[in-house]
Amino acid sequence: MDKLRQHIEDITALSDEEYAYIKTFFTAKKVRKGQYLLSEGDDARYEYLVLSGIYKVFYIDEQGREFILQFAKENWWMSDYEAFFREKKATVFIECIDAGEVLVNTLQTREKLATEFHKMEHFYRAKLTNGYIALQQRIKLLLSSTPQERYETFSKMYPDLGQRLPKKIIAEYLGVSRETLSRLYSR
Amino acid sequence: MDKLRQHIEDITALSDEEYAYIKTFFTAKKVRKGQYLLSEGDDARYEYLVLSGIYKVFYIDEQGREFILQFAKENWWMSDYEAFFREKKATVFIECIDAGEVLVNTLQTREKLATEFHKMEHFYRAKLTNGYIALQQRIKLLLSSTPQERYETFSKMYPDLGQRLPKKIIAEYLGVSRETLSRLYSR
DNA sequence: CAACTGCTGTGATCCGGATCACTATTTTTT
DNA sequence: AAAAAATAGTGATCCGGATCACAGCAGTTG
Repeated sequence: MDKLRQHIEDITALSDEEYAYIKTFFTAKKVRKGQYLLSEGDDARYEYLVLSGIYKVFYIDEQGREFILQFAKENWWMSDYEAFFREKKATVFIECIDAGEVLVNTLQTREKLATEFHKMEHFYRAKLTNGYIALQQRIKLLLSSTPQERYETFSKMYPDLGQRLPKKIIAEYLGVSRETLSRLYSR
Repeated sequence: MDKLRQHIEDITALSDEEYAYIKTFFTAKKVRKGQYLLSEGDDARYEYLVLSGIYKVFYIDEQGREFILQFAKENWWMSDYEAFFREKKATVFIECIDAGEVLVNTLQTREKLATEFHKMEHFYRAKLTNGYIALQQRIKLLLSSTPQERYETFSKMYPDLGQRLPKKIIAEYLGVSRETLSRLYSR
């Protein structure tokens, strides 16, 4: 069973020929724990589909504080999408938290696939729709909720990540200090 | 000159026949100041393309505080996209701040257009891409910046809205109290 | 034009969470 | 197995911004 095919067919059916062709544009890459797939200042030439492992997409502000934009696990896409689509330099880092494997694609082949196959255009639109909704929900959470509520929502959305990730890292995702998060547990 | 056509053709060219057909799915609607296009609890059956006027998309939390998710002016789309795409009840309000006109569309015809025309699928994907990037930027701003920086970024991004909107409303967008924003001006 | 309603500025107080500092524990490295 | 590094808990302090309260000013609206 092929994860990429399964992933695309969750949205739209493919013939064997179509899939065989599409597949040629993706290359697999093994990633070690601690490895960076992207660093600030790089050209964001690639986007990644996670096959296994855990990754974080984060940035560092002027004061050196770290903020996590996104976690990624199996079947999630990741890149610095602003830089990727607009062909600018990356402003974020992508680091592997837990070793695994990813599929790599470029903007050129992404657009080529979308142009050649209405199906793939549709697939990418569906993925973007989900992403858009997820970001909107996160904005709501950041605007109006307490650290408590943020943590609860996070735990509900990603029960597995809540277990597997150090709390320090969860705090960076929630936009809360490590200490505050720790005190949330004790209470 | 037709605004809808211009708006779509910014992304992808259309023949006269194509446009004539597409056009039939949109209906124009005049909106008065203070009028609501959507309220919490409604079915989010429509999405709107703004032809003129200014609108705000906002929600109200349990404590009755108001938070603005999005402003919209000419050529911007708006809806409760989570509810619209997933066919759930709306959790947000859309209110007209400055009278104008909008084009109305439904999920069914949106999907119909995307299915019938690869071009339109592409158009919607392009719009979602922009939207995704904008939301990502906003998340960064909410995670790591001070009220000061938020205000400056907002003013740079929407110099016109900064002028036309009451400061109270800008504060609700920035996630900052009215008083804090006011003090930012005096300093 | 008088009365009401919404907007803005400014002071005073309060509080949640950041920051700092240190210790204990676990994990990784060598 | 020892040393080093990352992680986690917890207390003490501090501070930015929220909240509360009020006053001056448009700007509608009857």
